[in-house]
Amino acid sequence: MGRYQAGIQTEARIIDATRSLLADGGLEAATLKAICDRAQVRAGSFYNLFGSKEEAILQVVREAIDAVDPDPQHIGTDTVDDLVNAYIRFFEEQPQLARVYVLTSLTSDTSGDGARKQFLRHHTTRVERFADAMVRNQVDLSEHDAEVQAELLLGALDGLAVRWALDTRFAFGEYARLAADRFGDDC
Amino acid sequence: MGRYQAGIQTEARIIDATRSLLADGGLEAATLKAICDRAQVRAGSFYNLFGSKEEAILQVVREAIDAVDPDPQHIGTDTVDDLVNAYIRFFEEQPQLARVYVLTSLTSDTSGDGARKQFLRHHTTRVERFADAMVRNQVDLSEHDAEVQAELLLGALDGLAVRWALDTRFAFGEYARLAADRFGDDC
DNA sequence: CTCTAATTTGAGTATACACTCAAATTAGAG
DNA sequence: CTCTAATTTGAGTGTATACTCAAATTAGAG
Repeated sequence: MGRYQAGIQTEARIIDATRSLLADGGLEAATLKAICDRAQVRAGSFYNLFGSKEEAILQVVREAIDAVDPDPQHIGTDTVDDLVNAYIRFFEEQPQLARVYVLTSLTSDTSGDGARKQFLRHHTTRVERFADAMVRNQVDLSEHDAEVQAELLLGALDGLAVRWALDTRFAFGEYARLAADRFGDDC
Repeated sequence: MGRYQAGIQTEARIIDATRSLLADGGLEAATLKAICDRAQVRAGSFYNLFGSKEEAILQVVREAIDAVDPDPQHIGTDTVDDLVNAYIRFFEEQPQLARVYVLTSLTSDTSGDGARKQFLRHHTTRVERFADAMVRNQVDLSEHDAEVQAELLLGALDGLAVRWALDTRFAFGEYARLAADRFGDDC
């Protein structure tokens, strides 16, 4: 037998509740109790659908990132500009979620299968996509140089994002584009 | 009447205990109980000397950063290279403390007087020192351009640091120097 | 309608945490 | 030596947390 509609809807309600709580008050606001209250669900139901609170949160963050992906099918048509803009859009449209993203990647326990590995995998994937876009745009660029370049650009974007998380008046978008200009050309 | 030697020594023991706990196991390991146990002190003594646990942690982080300052007197003789190297040294010599530094700056509560403000002030100071060093090194650089440049370079360094915190096998030092080369010249 | 498996309930567990305070002790200035 | 103020004690408070589970309920395939 498959799943029931009821269960599927409950799962959606829990994810919605988690997302809105994270958007409103960040990680601190997304306690299990708060999630269950907002989703109109008892704790037992939550754990019937998710293995842990972290699981639900990671799913929300993943979905939010996917939602701004300029090339969800991974066809290989995205430019460096597309990718940078997607990054900027994520931070400008989902500021609290962006902060949660940075935070969970650093907070997650040191154990092997934690969230850290997922974030690292995601980062690696993104570096490759940036590097591919760079090679596409500039034929005489070796694969290795492109990866170094991509790592630098993403590093700068991440750092500016942290800077912005520290003080949201920081003009993240402008600086991000400046950084992209710096690393887009090879001087 | 002034302070007693006993109190001064106790304070030092608490700071030492906090530092070594942070260095060993990061923020998670530095519980009040762990700090008190390692410092051979009861909770009441701790709160006789510190207003909160956070206060002790922030002091440890501040001291660690000061310890690698290339120009502690702020005479204005440090070069961009000096500053970058100090940054790199902090991360390579005190990896766990560096992670705590990033983490506390993002975790700290949203209230006005939290640790966030302290970190922001520290960041601003650092941007100014980077900018000053850049102007010293390159006379035809406007103060404003230097600050933008400094913000970009520090952003890149911070981002690479986060990247390293995600996976400590990342060659932080090399990338940091590459970033410095990129932002040191104005292409 | 029946019957199984999916779902929900909600009281309960376990426990970890930062922090308090009144009372006892001790340092050390005069 | 005295006496005050600095220091220490340690049991205790209050609160929040994620998570469990046996039992009740319900969906929906056949």
